[in-house]
Amino acid sequence: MLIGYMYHASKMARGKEQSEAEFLAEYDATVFERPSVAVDIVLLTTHEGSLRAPLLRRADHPFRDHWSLPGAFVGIEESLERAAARALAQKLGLEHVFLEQLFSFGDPRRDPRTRVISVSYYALVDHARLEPHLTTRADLELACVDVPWEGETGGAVELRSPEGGKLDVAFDHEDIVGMAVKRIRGKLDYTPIGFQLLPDEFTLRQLQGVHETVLGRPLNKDSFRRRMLASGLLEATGERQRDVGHRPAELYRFSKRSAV
Amino acid sequence: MLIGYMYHASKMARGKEQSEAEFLAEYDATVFERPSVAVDIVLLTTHEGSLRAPLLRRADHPFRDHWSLPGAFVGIEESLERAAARALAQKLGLEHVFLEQLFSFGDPRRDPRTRVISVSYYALVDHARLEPHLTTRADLELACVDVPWEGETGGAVELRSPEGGKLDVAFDHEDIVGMAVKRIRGKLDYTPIGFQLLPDEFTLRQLQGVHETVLGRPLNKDSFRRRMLASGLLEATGERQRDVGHRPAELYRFSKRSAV
DNA sequence: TGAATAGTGTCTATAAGACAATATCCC
DNA sequence: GGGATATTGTCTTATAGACACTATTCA
Repeated sequence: MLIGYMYHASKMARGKEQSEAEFLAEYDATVFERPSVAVDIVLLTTHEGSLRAPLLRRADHPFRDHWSLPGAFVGIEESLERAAARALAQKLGLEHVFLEQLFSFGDPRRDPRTRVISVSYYALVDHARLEPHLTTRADLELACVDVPWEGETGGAVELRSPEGGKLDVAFDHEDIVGMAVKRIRGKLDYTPIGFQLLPDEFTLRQLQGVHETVLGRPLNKDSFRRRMLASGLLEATGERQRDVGHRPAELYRFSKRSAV
Repeated sequence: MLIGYMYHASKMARGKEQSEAEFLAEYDATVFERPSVAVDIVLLTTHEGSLRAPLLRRADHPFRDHWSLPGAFVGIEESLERAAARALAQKLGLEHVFLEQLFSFGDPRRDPRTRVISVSYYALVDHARLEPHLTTRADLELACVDVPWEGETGGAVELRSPEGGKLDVAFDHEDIVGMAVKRIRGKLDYTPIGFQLLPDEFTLRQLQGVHETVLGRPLNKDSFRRRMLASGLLEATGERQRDVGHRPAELYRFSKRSAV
């Protein structure tokens, strides 16, 4: 059914002189057909030189046995951000990770069941924090993100199992992951999000590796170093690496003072 | 009513062996309470050195006589982008303007009537195209955007009538406009959106003026010139200004070829 | 001719890329 | 000592800001 150029119920009160309180008491919110609203989360991490994101195997129709992003329907009294955090906690057991809204996908046919608008989020986490939650679950795969474009061109990406096989992905979730990659590539240079993909203490080389993995291209070591140290976002811990088979690098941490 | 950690209806089919077609035929989309979804549009333009956005005076509760962004509820068979374009056409009479999704605002209490999630868009248009639609409407005001922060810090802005008085703004629409300003400030330098705020043919000085208005700070003439000409996005028309009381500047147009 | 802004040329400061030299750890 | 990577220093090149100068129109 197409409800094309509809007017909202509030128009019905026109003419009558009501107070706002009276208006709200009489307001009937059920007049128009409403879409469902869900959140879907692209949880990105880096591992062995590639970007990864956990996907869940769908047990039910539609897209049964296809892989989908962790998500949840938004509760009627729940904020979007809370719904996203809840989905991460329920589906992956993760809390307190960097989480930011990405884009809302609203094509009327994107879900064959009914109209579902997906407010997508992206999250960033150090692989070491994610790993304990990945074991012993056949319905969870840490997919490798295969980006077929350069820079911030954008578009859908391919998702592969760590063994290399292409995964069948449900809904428009390949577009959503593509949008997430495009977004963090754009933000990497001028916001401190690279740190979110590393443990609290890290070396400059590790940070460069993360940037290279996200951007999908090698970076110049010298200028990366200079830029990072000049940014004022890094704080030397005074510690160094141990047992590394070569000269140990200094450890840094993200200086939150500078984020103010 | 709080439907907290709900599960979606698809779970109910678990166990039974159905085909996807059977599943969809039986699917009941009305089980859970759903939010309303609306679009709100920040239509930005520049005029006399300030950023402006049209606001409509609300005739009905809630927020009667407050000023709000043009918007519409999303039809059940209508894409988000189409709903946004429709709102622009219906409320302001404008078609074929640059339009891009901004952010989704979903605080459960942002609308006192019922749960309304707003998928916001920003649009850009040359003031000359907007002006004909502004006349003879007391319920429409081209508000001046007063940005109390620098760069891309972000946050709510103040909206003033062209005469300078602060406007009472409905809902969270000051946050939405603030987000729009933050977004275009960020995109101005590396995407060709400045052109959207000018007529088809314009001088470099006019383009610089637009950039200065958007960014809220003066720019260096020489390097702005160099950057723009080096970007390859501009195409000289061969024409020049007329009747300007000083040396007429060359007219340029946005070269769409380079956008490929 | 003068006012006003357009457009050009040059110098300097800053940041990025390239490359070389030295430092420090483990084996 | 040898292997490996970290760290520092220097040179070159590209870009942005500053400033001076010339050009072109209308009044």
